[in-house]
Amino acid sequence: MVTSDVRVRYAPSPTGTPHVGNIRTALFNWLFARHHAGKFIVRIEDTDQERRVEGAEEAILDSLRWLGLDWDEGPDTADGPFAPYVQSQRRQLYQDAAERLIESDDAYRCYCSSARLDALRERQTKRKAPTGYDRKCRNLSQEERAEVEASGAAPVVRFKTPLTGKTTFEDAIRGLVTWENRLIDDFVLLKSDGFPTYHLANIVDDHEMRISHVFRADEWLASTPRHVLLYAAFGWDPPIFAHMPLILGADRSKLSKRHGAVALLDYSEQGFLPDAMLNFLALLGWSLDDKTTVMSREDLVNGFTLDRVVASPAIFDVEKLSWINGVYIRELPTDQFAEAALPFLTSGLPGDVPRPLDWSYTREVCELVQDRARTLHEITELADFFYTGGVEFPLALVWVGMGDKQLKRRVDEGADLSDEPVPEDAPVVTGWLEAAERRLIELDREWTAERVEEALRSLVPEIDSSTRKLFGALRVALTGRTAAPPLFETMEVLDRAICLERIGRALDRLREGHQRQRIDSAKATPTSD
RNA sequence: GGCGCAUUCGUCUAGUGGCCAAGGACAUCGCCCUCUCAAGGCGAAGAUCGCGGGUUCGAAUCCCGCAUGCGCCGCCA
Repeated sequence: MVTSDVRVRYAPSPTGTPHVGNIRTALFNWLFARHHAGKFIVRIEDTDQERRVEGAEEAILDSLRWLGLDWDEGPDTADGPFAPYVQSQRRQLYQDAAERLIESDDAYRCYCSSARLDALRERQTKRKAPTGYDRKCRNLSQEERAEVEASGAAPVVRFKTPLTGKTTFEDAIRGLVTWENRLIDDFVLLKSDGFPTYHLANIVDDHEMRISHVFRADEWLASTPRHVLLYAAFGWDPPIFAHMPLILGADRSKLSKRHGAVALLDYSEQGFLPDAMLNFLALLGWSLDDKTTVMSREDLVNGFTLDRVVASPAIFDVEKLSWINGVYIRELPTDQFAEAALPFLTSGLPGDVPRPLDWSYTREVCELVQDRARTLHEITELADFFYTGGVEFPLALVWVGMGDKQLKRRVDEGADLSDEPVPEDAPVVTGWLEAAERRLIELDREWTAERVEEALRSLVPEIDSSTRKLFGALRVALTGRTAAPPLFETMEVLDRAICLERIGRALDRLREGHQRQRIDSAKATPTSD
């Protein structure tokens, strides 16, 4: 691959932990850079001292690292060609730039108080007039200027936006976008605390850092004309702009905290795989062709082109993410899957399960649940019965396991079966399980799935049961649930002693339950009246 | 209120004037496989391409208007 002049950047503000929309923008930048063998730069835009959040910068970098988006220059590359990559450390640059603009008469100092500005905005809103600065300080005379300066008010620097004409630029995704200059007010470049606003710092840095393409979220489209005007005032060539469609919540509004998990790292905690997330995020606003969904990192890099990025916003669909995640989970080599699962099991299993978890046992368990998990987080509930001392279940669940339609429907409807009377045919079922127990006791060496299956299968015709019923009953007795990994593999992993113990326990409860019912019905039988 | 951007199955999307009475994927439903659940296979249902005008022999695709949604209009980014 040849290196190109492509230099793109991800420029977040450290105001919190980045959400998926934000990271999707980073991803498209990264994909573009890698596709063109260019550079991907991370620049921290911390010019707002008040919104600064402790630890946010690390959260940003961690998010990028989790997804595997590596950067060529960034806050941690002190020796980068354009270091530092943190705006608060580059203040002089912006101040000099602002000064230049004042000298060339493209900017001016404004002494208006926030109170005045607030009142102004309020009046404009009330009149339903467009809001914006009224340019009071734009043409101050020498005397007026001297007067306000003497009062000690700390000024801001504002851009002297052209009063007439139009600003046009080509957005790589949306085409030609035109703005009337008279609609753009004299925006602030340098705040009274000496820090630059986004508009100034962004332009200065993008120019200084030789950024070739600016890919950012759609919400920036409306301020791009200002940026174009600034480039012109400085006499610089603007980069190519491309505004990415927004990512929306299920209710079509901009993704925010009330939509639940929105931070990228929340998904890491929920057991989503970085590669799956990468794949999914890439498909939000971009497509390779008319049919490809699952793509490797390499496919993504090779196939990513700007002309296939759409302009309309997309809803974040966790269902599809989960599906893709399942695909990636299934593709993992078992060892890798087990390794990924281990921390989730360790933290998710009940406290009385001894830690650390046995590795080789966990690996066997993971082999059985791998195909069934859509997230790593789910593994705990899929596999807990492999670890807990015993299993608990309402006795009637055995019948659900055997395929009792009525009971099954009630369970599906959320019914609690704990007080459900034991069905009439309990003695028959008890007999089956007793036969199974005897058969398994005879199987005193070589406890493998094959041998267990052979033993149990041959039993079925002998006791006049069916595979569905016998195996279903055993499944509930052994796992406490009606849906679980294949029975015989499960039994092999669980091992003989545990299986026998659980079957024995189920049998005890079955006899006891049936017994009690007979007593109850005897009691209930009216002897008089 | 002004300005801007967007508008194809529930969702993500394909589509750049005829190959589209619109293709794929997720979700949904059905069947097969089967010891259950998954996975897998097969199939169904689901979009008068926001609406209305135009241009054209022909429009989801081009133009205009409207509607709706979203974004911006801060000494926030």
